[in-house]
Amino acid sequence: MIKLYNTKTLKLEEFKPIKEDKVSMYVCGPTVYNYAHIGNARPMIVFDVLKRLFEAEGYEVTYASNFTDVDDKIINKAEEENTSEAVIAQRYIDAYQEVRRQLNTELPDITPRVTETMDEIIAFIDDLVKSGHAYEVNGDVYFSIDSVDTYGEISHQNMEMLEAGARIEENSQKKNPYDFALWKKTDKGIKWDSPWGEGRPGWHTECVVMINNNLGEKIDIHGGGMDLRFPHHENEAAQQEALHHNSLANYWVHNAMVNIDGDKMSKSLGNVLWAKDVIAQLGTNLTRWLVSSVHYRKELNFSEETIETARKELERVLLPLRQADIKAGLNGVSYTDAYEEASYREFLDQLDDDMNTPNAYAVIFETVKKLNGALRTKEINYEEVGKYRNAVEKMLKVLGIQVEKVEISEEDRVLFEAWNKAKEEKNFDLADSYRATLSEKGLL
RNA sequence: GGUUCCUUAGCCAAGCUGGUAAGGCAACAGACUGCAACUCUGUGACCGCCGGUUCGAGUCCGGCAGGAACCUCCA
Repeated sequence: MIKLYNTKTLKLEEFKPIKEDKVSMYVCGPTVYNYAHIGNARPMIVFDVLKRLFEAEGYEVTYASNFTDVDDKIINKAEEENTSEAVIAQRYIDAYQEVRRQLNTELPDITPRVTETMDEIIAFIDDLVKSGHAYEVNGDVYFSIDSVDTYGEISHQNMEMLEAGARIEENSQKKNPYDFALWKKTDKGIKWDSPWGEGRPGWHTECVVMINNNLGEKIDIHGGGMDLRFPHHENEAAQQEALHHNSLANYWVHNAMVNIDGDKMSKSLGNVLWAKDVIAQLGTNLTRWLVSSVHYRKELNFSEETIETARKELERVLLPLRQADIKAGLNGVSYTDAYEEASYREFLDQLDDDMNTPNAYAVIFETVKKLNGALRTKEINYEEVGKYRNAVEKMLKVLGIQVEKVEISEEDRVLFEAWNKAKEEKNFDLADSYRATLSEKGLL
């Protein structure tokens, strides 16, 4: 039984799929006007682990994540570079997908784009207008939040309170200052024809339409960063309530933000960490280990210290796996696919509990300890070693961390023998030189 | 000002429906080792502060302090 914290109800809930054994999941993707930073990488990893967990538990997951390829920022950038919006968008879409691959995440099954969904978006807005949930003013179309009585249920915002403390500028065009734009009249940059004249769609409609188009009227899980709860997700839900009388998703799952050295990551602080740079520096495995070392609903701090701690932890986990392979290789043993089931089950149980990765890590460390014990006995029981080794590898696989199988070459075998011989002969200078070579090759 | 969520050992970090605090890093001691590394064993918490409920609270309630995200098109 998988439990997830639902932002909508503010409670831990048992996951019940709409269709048996199937999961539909939509995670809000980026507006592609720049490269992915480490804050974007977190949801990539979090929802990849969630997907892998569902699959490990026997579910079939359909995962969709959009690309917002129409936006003022993209239009501005295209103008700056004297090129088209499509060129800008494609550049960053490619870069984004590359980061996904580098992070060893399974690419979304569906990656819809706004520009490819325009007819449906316009039709959807039109339906909202015709059903009285939206209104047009001078070529702009706004959604009337007062037309749905559920407004506020996702983000738990109280509209009256919001207005009381409002720092909002009155927009005389809007009926309610919190009404949001579905369609914006524009004469600059890329634009489309519509019943309300030329313009481009607002941000909040696209996700709803893409979900309806690709996954159906109601999905199991809608994910994204905490910052998207309001207004974005609230507004998505409101539109779906208006037209389809449901709140779009059963479970709203939000990951917390990433900090850099304890500070919020922002352009003005100049501390933005680009995902590709982090991956280049730390590698895929370490990046993922670090990100998953903190519960997804808690802030994650990137600092020299947290990185070093993660590095040592990961090494502690991976080293005995290598040693298990090396010892088996030297002794001509090969492992079967058998794995220690109880430990693996315990690991999944921890993840089933709202993706409690820290507790899952504890299970990994326990299993590693058992593996180390099995490796250090005088008469090594390779069946036992293999089971622990494979259990840890399976756990890491759910976390998207790759384990390389170490193969022992004839040359390596000779080296080991020479090292042992030198030690027996108490020729320690020679022994140490062999040891250094073995160490360099990562065989110790 | 409002909404929601945080505050646990030097550091990172779990703790669902209350019963006397997982795990990791660092540190120290010991075992193993030719020496070392790796590994194993052992050592550490008045759970932000103040009240309340309870036989019993990190865990529920109230207050205070500190912090975070969001509060219209910026994701």
